[in-house]
Amino acid sequence: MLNNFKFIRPGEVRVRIAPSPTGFLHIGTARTALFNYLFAKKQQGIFILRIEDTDIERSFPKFERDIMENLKWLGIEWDEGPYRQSERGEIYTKYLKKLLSENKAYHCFCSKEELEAQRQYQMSIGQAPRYTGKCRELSPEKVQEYLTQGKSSIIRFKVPAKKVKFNDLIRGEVEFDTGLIGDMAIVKKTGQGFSPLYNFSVVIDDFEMKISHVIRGEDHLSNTPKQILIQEALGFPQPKYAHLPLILGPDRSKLSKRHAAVSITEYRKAGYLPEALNNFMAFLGWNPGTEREIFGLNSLVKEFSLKQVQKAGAIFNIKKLDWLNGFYIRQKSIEKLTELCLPCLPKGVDLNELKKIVALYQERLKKLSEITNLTKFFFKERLEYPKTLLRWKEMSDKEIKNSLDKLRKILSKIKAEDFHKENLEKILFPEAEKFAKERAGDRGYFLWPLRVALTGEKTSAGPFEIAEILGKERTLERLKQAKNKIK
RNA sequence: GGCGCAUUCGUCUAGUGGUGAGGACUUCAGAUUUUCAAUCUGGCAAGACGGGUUCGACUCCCGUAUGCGCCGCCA
Repeated sequence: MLNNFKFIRPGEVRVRIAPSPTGFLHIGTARTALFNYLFAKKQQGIFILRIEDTDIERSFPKFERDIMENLKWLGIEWDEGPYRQSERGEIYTKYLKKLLSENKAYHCFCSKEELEAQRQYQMSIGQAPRYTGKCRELSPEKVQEYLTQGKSSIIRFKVPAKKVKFNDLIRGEVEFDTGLIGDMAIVKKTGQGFSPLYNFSVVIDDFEMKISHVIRGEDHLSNTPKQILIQEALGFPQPKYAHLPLILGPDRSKLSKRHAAVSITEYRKAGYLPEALNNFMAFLGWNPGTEREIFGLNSLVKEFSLKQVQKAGAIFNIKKLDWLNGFYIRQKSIEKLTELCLPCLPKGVDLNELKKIVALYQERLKKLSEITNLTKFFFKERLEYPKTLLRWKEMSDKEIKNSLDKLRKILSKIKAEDFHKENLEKILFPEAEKFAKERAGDRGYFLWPLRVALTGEKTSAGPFEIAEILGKERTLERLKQAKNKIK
């Protein structure tokens, strides 16, 4: 384990993100990580990464890798860990023995089928489905007998019936009646031996890691009383709790794959920037209380407060993410942006040319991946487009040809080294004005065919910049190809 | 079904016992422009419902509704 367990100051803020590696880093997990990170950094605290991989069936190293890679990519770096629950078996065993010896937990020999039938029945008569406590009063002899027989069992925690109250930093006082909760399973048997279950391992790890604040999704709110009960049974202090509102899909249910992409990897691949994602995630359920909307990680740290966290769930609005992403793309230097776009651009093209191309499309990009389609015409020998695309408004073929001829005539006179935007504009605009004069000032009769001839696209950047990048030779070639379409 | 949590423009949200209920995204219109984008200007758009308390409630209280979450040998 690459632990760097540091000296812990009294009253030190210590928080954690505890993902289970059963899938790629989820946007919800990432946001929870972000909030924990911001909270920790704001108070010079420690942010811990703990991998909750007790469910060996569903946990995979590739997911663990993905989670760590993408947290780093987002810049949400942890100070301690990763701890892995799968490597902490003895610790759980120690506390399990304690619970067992103090008669606060017991072996349960009920079969899954039996339990399921019970649950169904309870539901059908309108009761809360919960364990009846059947094995709770089994005599020690009977337990021993079953155990030696090798009868399959799990361990349940004796849930005391009481009112559990706690103060949630976001929601205020929350109260649960644990009489409504059945004795919960805390350890199950696997092929290899015992395996701790979530509510049990969380409590122990949070204690062992001296977690001061548990900041997690609202979906854990009803797990909290269970965990508090185990804490009390073990004599642990209670951390402070803060339950974050959920990220919702457009139908207001918890965001899931059926709504949108949910893994950070997917957003990364699509060309979203970490800055945009962080800024966006932070504003899902939080705001600075001012009208400022643009925040980098550092300024988020400065402004962050749990007091400004919303109570209600927030719908994931990808339009706003896109807008933010476009904003951050526009903030990039050309060098940086070109570098970022490189995977989406053809190989073997001169870097300076690529920079010019990227610069042309910087303000049109919402996602990096869009650069591919937007600029593919630059790299083609021959453009495929219908000849009708060359037509501006009601132009006849003859008029189109006329414009194209004029263009070729003028451009072929310009020296290759003078083939740059300013010069082209200077020379071509007066001509465009001539065309415009008879047509209500519309320069499109001259410039539209030019642009289409060069790009083959209905929309694009301006023709002068494009011509500059293409150079004289390719520009004239494209004009020729366009003209050939007409006849 | 039980328990819990929530409810301001379509969306993210601000704010206050007396406001023209503010901002951002989206959208619409205009400016700019050969197209698209960007940019600028302007517009549309909101306190679930019902009761109270109060001179006055979006704001405080109660109830209802609706939504969501959780009730697992998943986390």
